[in-house]
Amino acid sequence: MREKLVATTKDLLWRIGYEAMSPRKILEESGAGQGSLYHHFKGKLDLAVHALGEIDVEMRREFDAVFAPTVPPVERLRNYLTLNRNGLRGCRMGRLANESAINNDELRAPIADFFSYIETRIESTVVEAIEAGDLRQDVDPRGLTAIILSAVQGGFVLSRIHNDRSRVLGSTAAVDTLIVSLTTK
Amino acid sequence: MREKLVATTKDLLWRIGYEAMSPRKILEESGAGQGSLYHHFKGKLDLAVHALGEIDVEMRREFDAVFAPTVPPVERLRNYLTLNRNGLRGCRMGRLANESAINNDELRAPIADFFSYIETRIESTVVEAIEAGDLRQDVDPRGLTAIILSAVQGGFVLSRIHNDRSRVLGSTAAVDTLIVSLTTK
DNA sequence: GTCTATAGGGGGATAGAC
DNA sequence: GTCTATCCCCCTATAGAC
Repeated sequence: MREKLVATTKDLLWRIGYEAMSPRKILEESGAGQGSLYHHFKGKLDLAVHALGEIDVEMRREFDAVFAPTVPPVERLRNYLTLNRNGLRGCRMGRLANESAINNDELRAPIADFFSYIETRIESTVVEAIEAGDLRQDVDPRGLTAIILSAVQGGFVLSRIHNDRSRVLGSTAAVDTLIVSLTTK
Repeated sequence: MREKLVATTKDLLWRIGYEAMSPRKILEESGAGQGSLYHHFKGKLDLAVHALGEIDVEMRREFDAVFAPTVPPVERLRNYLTLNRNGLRGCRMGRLANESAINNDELRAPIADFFSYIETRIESTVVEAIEAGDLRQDVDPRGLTAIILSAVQGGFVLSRIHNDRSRVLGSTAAVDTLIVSLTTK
């Protein structure tokens, strides 16, 4: 039952976020009774933190798959930008940015950690691409990384606002085109 | 009292968002009694829609001030990107993107309208800059516009996640630098 | 137009039997 | 470990006096 509770919480965090996710909903969807939740976890926050931990592991795994060292650095960046994203679901982590719960460091810290992780890897990939001579020497790694990260997160926001699942592609594809224009080929 | 209710709602929508904003909070902060709210408005949603209407007017005014035709087009874009933003407060409109309430078109439509408005104006400004010979001919207006919009929205998300008020500048300044690199001078 | 009183329901958590 | 029963408080809204 513990696993089912966490699995349901992971799903709900993505679908509706933290605030809108009541223990009642978790119990209904998971089929668990009141006791199970409070036997395995201290409460809603504790359960959410555990769920977020698993989300973190899964997202790093997916990220690492795209940023495998066997792929040429520029291709890693381009593949990441052109991933097939459902703009309406949003980023499993980033979607929580505007919840009141983000003020709780127990919830915010793992999210911030994940973003620091991918930021570091993206930036070093840009550096690698420059050093390999694939990207122009005058590219600012930190700046390009910021543009990539915000294209994804901002794209998700625009998708939700316009209720247009593919809107996020407008942002990420534009950055992809930008990167192509920065190659030396 | 009606005005005070709307003013308080505008403030709360920005500070904590729609879901977390209870009628109780609105009444406490505005000093109004129960009756006032439901006399002037149908309920929480109706009040929020009216508040959003005023927010819309204010934000268009602020936007239009930056995009005044007297300013050279490239400067308009650069001034917009380098506005002093408080990353922790977020965008008054964009912050609502991940609320369940965005599924309600009465709330989503005015937000989508605002973003369509600034998108159109930014894109035509880019076109203007290209035609004036200030930006390179090979710049894609739609793509650059998407990058600008998502830099702001994505930057806000990253700011909240890292609990770093100035983080948004990392994204917007990077796009500003990009624009400078696309100028012809 | 504004007030106080109140209602029905859900949020988050606990108690205690099994 | 899981279940049902129950608690307190806040959510949103309505009723009706002034």
